[in-house]
Amino acid sequence: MKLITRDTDYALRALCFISRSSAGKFSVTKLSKELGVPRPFLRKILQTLNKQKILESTRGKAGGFILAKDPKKIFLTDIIGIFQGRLKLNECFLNRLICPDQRTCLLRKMLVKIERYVLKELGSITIASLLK
Amino acid sequence: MKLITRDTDYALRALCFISRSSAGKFSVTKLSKELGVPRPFLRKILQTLNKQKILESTRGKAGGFILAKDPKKIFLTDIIGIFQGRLKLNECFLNRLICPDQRTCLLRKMLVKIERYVLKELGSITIASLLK
DNA sequence: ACAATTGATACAATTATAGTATCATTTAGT
DNA sequence: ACTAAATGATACTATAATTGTATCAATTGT
Ligand code: FES
Ligand code: FES
Repeated sequence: MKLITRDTDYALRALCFISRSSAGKFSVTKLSKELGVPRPFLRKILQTLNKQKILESTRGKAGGFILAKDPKKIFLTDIIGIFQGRLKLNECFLNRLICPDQRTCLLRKMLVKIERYVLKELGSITIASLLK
Repeated sequence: MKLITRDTDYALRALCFISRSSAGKFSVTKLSKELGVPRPFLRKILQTLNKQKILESTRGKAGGFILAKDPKKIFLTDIIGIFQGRLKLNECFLNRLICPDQRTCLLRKMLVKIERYVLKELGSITIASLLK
């Protein structure tokens, strides 16, 4: 079970890298070299982050990406949400044959509980906090 | 993110069904009809449960599967482990570029913490407890 | 004008999940 | 002994998700 997929991972790497540097603006070419991430894939990822207003892009020669937000305000749950959809452990996976009453279902309650816990924990981590 | 995959799900359905019934022994054909699970797939699943000593099989005509253990002693984590491998949220997913010291890594600590929590919660659910 | 960049989007490869098929072996019933 | 109904073992196929690649258009500094 992957809590964090490759694209989320790469996105985090890029955000951390950009946050740490004072330079501010980076092209995909530069970032892909620095991070060891395939260029076209990273490009797609950064474009997504741009659309989601985590990054801001400038086009044309000498263009590139800069942070659009304070790293203290970029949460791990945001990035996971963007690339993996809202974290959801499971739909009701056993059907009514097994689980005749969803309101009292123990398993359901437990999954909801776990989900809340995970979201709370991940929601406390930001890009800033990853930089130590 | 799926905490529980289809085969785990089907396995749970089957185990619950068998546990609930006093009859004890069921053939794949019977179970697949009762549970609405594709027969060959269910068969593979039950064979696996047999190998893992969760079920016990008898071959030949009038053969089938019975529980090999008290439903109070079959834990959700066991079944997940069998079909999905030991629950593991993530390897160290950011490389050393980003995370220079694993011993102090905040994210790592948090993932380990979440993993422990999930295991603890799931480890408290048994087939018996799913039957209410 | 040109080169270096991103925007948008379609395409391809790889991997994981879900499911099927088949032949061999066992066993109850006749 | 024969047959039918079951599992054991295992190889195969299909589908979906993930992980990438490629390409053409638009923008911008020089
Ligand atoms: S398993 Fe879905 S509500 Fe109980
Ligand atoms: S991200 Fe791997 S140890 Fe910190």
